[in-house]
Amino acid sequence: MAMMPQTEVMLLLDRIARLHAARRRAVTLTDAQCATLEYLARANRFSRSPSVIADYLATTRGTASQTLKSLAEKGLITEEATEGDRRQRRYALTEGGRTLVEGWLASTAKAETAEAVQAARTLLRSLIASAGGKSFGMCRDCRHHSIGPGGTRTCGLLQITLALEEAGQLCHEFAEAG
Amino acid sequence: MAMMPQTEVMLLLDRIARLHAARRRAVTLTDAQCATLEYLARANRFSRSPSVIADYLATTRGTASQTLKSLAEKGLITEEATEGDRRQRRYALTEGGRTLVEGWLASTAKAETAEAVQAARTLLRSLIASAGGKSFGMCRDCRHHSIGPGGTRTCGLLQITLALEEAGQLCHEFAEAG
DNA sequence: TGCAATAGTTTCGATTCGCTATCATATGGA
DNA sequence: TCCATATGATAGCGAATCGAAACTATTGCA
Repeated sequence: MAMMPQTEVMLLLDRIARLHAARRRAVTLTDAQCATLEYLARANRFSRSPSVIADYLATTRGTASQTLKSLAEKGLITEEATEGDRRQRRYALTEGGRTLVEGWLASTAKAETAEAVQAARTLLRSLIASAGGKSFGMCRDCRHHSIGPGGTRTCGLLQITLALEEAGQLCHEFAEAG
Repeated sequence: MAMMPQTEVMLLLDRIARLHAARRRAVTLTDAQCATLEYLARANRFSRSPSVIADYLATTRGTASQTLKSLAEKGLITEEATEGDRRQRRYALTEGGRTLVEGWLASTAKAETAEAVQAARTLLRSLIASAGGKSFGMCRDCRHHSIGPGGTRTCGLLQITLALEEAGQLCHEFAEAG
């Protein structure tokens, strides 16, 4: 009757997530809205569209669209101008939105250790592998990221030059480095 | 503009929780119902009442009550006979409920490492500390747990003898060992 | 005995959420 | 050019949740 050791982490994480959601509820925003804002604060310019957000949040495009709409009505995000594919829309935090997210994140858990980050990444990877999700890693850890002469960062997949700050942002196209 | 390192784990966990919830949604049960079943599978006999469950799930008694009601209607849990305080009600998994949970847990993440467990516990502890939740540790790790002559396990707080299997169950009264 | 406090349930209205389907627009290949 | 496909937006449905309140039963204290 002893608990199977394989289940411990998921049970702990479940509780963590619920406490986290309860904390968020104390703010004016819902859990999905908070998660969306936090994602937008970290994602690069190629990964801030409704479809990608839906992937990240493990929901549908319809729901993601609604969440974005509500955030836009609150003045926390805006639609950015985009080049290229004119079907796509890209959202970004407004000044107010960014201030809110930064303040919010600053007040969350402080128990950040290298081991904790590593453990969380490992878990996420295994869950993604069995659930078929996308990994959303950072450019600097991606297979397609390379640093040329003069320190120029480029994405080999999209064939573009990356700004320095973009190297630490999340990307929809992330691929594990070989 | 670089992300503050303190936030990495919470963001990872947020995504893990969402993927987890999406997986659960694929089953007939809701996220809250799954979490309740999993909790009941691990909690000791003093910790399976609506109020305690509400604490664990970071929700209200009303919602917990509804969740339990729906699970009972599905035949997955039943109300146990209790001694002592007659206001309290205690629930337990039925055979079908236990089978379901065991099967479910067996199919969840396998990436269970000692570091991951430790990291999750650390995180949970810090979140609880700042959110005012309860820790729900296992009897064997509790301040009130002691092993007497002959290997008899006792809870010093409730003044009772514990069955061997109870030492690994979650308790509402858990207190960090000094 | 009387009364405040607690455990649990139930109800209500409001909100959120997820899913599905439908529509408009835009893309890209045949 | 024609058509399948993809991105988004939107509406409708059902379910779940929350918060608050009202209510019952029980406990425990004065």
